[in-house]
Parts: sequence; C-alpha cells; structure tokens
Amino acid sequence: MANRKISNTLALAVLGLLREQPMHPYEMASTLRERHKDSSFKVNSGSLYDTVEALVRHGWIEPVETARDGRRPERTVYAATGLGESEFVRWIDELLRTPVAEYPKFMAAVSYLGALGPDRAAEALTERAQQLSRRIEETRAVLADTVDSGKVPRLFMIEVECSLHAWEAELAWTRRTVTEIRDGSLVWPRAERTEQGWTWSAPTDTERKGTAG
Amino acid sequence: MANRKISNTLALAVLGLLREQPMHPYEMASTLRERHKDSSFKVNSGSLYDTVEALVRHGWIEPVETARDGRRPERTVYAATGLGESEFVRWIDELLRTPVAEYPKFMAAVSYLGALGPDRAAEALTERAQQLSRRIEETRAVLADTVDSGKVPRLFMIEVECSLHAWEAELAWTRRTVTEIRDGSLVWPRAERTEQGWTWSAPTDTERKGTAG
DNA sequence: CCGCGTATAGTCGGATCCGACTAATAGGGA
DNA sequence: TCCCTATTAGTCGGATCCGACTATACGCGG
Repeated sequence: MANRKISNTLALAVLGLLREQPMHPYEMASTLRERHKDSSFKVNSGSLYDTVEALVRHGWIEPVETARDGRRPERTVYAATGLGESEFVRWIDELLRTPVAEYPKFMAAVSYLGALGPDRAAEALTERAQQLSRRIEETRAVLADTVDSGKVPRLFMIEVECSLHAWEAELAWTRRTVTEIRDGSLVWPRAERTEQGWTWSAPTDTERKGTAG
Repeated sequence: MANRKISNTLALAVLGLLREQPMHPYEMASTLRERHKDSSFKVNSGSLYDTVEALVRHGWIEPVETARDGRRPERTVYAATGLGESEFVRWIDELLRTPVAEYPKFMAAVSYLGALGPDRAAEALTERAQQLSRRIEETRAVLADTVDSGKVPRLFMIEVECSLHAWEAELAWTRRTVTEIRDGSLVWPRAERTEQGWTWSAPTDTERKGTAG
C-alpha cells in the first residue's frame, strides 16, 4: 500500500528544505551535510530518493522542473505543496509532544552486560566513556565555531545542544556504572539452571572483588 | 547476499535466550515480554522469524527439534551453536565499546523546533515533559516491584536503570528549554530570503515576549 | 594536455522490516 | 454444552532501507 503513513524522519528534513526553496535530491543531501543536519538525520542516497518518491505519492511535494545540464543525468527539482507545508508543522508538533519507544543499540548491549563478566564489562564501558568524551569535545567545538561565534543563530543548531546533553548523560551513567562494578556495588550473581528455570545467588564476601573500599 | 552482517539487535536477544535453553520463536517473544526486555528490543513477530532464519544462515543457532502438538502448527525449537555463543559475547563487547550514531525521532523534531514558533514549541515540549515524567514514574514502579523487592538481581534489569537515566536527562533538557523559550533566552530569529540564501536578525526588544524576568 | 582523484547525480537489486492475517486450542461464563 | 474471547504459533506480501554501483564533469599536478 502506498498509503502507509510516512515514518522515516528523512522525509521531515526534505520537507524542511523544500519549504525554503525548490531543490533536487542531491542538493538536499549536500545542504543537510553543510548544515550539520546529518547528525540528526540518516542521509543515505538510496533512502533519500525513495523518500522523495513517497512524499510525491502522498502529495506533500511535487516535481516542478526536470533540467539536464550537458550530458549529466537529469535532475528533477521538487517543491513542497501546501499540504506538505502544513503536514510538516503538524508532524513536528506530534513528534515533540509524544515520546515514542526507541531501541538504541547501546541499550540492547547493556541488557546483557552480565554476559561479559565484571572485568570485561568495566573495560568495555571505560573505552566507551573515552570515545563519548571525545565526541562531546568535537561537538562543543562545532558549536563554538557556529553558534558562539555568531555565524548561525542558536535556534538553528538547538538539536546539537540536545544531543550533546544526551551524550553527557550517557557518559555520566557509563562512568558511574564502571565505578559501581569496580567497587562491588553492582553485584554479579551466579546463575544456575534448575528444573524450574533459573535461580541465582549473591556471591559470598570472599568471592567479591577485593577492590571495594 | 545472505552474508550481510546481522545488525538487528533482536538477534542479540534471541542468542541471549538460547544460551539459557533451547526454545521456539514464540516462546522467545513471550519470555522477553515477561522479563520486561521488550523495552530494549523491538519484539515484532514478523521480524522475529526473519531474524531467527538469518541466525541459522550464519550458523549462530540451529534447529534441534520440530514438534507438533495435536493439529497446531509445527513448532521448531532452536539452540545456540558454539559459534553463536562466542559471537554473542563478542557482539555485546563491540556494542558497549563503540558508540554509534542513532537518529531518534525526537532529535529530528527538535531540529525543526523553530518551525512551530515559540508559543507552540513551548506548549508541545511541556506536554512531552508531562508524558515523560509519567513514564519515568511507571518505570520506577517496575523497578521497585522487581529489583528493590529482591525478586530479580539488579544486574538483570540494569538496562532499565540506564534508560531511566536517559529519560530523566531528556526531561531535564525539555523543561530547561521550555523555560528558556518563555523567558526569551532562546531567541526566535526572523529568517528572510535574499538573493544569496538566507539571513536572519534577532528580534528587537519590543518584539520579544514580555514574559522575561 | 593527460591522468586521476573528487564532486555531481542518481539507479538498482537484494536484504530487512513489519503489520495484518490465518488457524487451532484453552478457558470460562451463561 | 455452546459460544466468545484470549492465547498459542507462525505465515505472507508488500513497504522500506541501504550499500554498491554507474557515469559524467571538473580541477590540477606534472
């Protein structure tokens, strides 16, 4: 069915760009990259062209021109329709208002943290913490170079602040968890099979790591 | 190509379950729900059966029995292979170690917060804050009923703590942003078309909302 | 003026995802 | 006992996603 509601947020980005001016898909992709929006939207050329077609099917955008420059492939230029402009705003409102379940890969892995055992788990999380803080520094640098320097209004990069905040929170949790593993406050139970599923028992004091203190 | 690396984390969940004991797919789904793991993994029946097949193709799991109970559809029971068990641990390690870009829907919407105008944006974020805090309360209740009451070891629900932490951070950012919109510290520039792309200007003092204080 | 790397612009086929559907049985109230 | 619903178990076809690929043009060092 062509009428399944559009869910890919890349369509939101397309709509946002076409609200400013008509464009062909390749230009959308490069504009998004220029504006650092490729950290909020997964810009994949294949998906982009599919998304544009889906938007046309829904009547949210329409082709306005098909130009050919020399013998390069044709470029089809699209523009937002009135419907598209209003749905753009409605969709943003909905996405902001209503939290939906997301399934980040990190959460899946944390879910089975136990399988690594305390030492390897702490080591892996420590490495993540390093990479996260590097990424945070890089992002701060981008903000300094765009917003703080007055090149771009803060509102236009507000999502960068938002994800920065999220990463900082993740970093804090990660570091805290490493500490709790090392000082023994996050206990590794020993699981055992019985006829009726699983039981577990807290390790005895002598089994616990001696690093507590 | 059947050899594209498995990326769906539902496969991680399957592996985690089969490491405990052989199971048929439907039982995997219900076990995951019972254990509240359906908040870290998107458990969709269609995807589940596809994922199981992919795991078989990769040799990470294998069918061990095909039972038929009365005239019900056949149930195929699977077990993890040695390869599957080791890849399970390796995969978790990798997912923990290396942060990867995710594209949450919220971030996409925040990216175009400007399009709603200050009043509607603040209103939408306020509603989100309410829903988030409700969800946080519910999650706390689940933790109280499982971990705090000693029914389940903390390590086995650690991902719930992790996502709780993430939601709290999101809630904090959301509330702070509402405040900044209302007191005028997050400024709405007026964008204008010129021949050379866009310019913007900060609103004059008299244009700014009078709620600042 | 000839390679050669990079930018431009988009296509294609297969992998993946998912919701809606089927179909049988168990349980429980009237 | 008979119907209605919930649970058990899985199938199917289409929608979506994505990486790898094609093909032209442009700049520039030698």
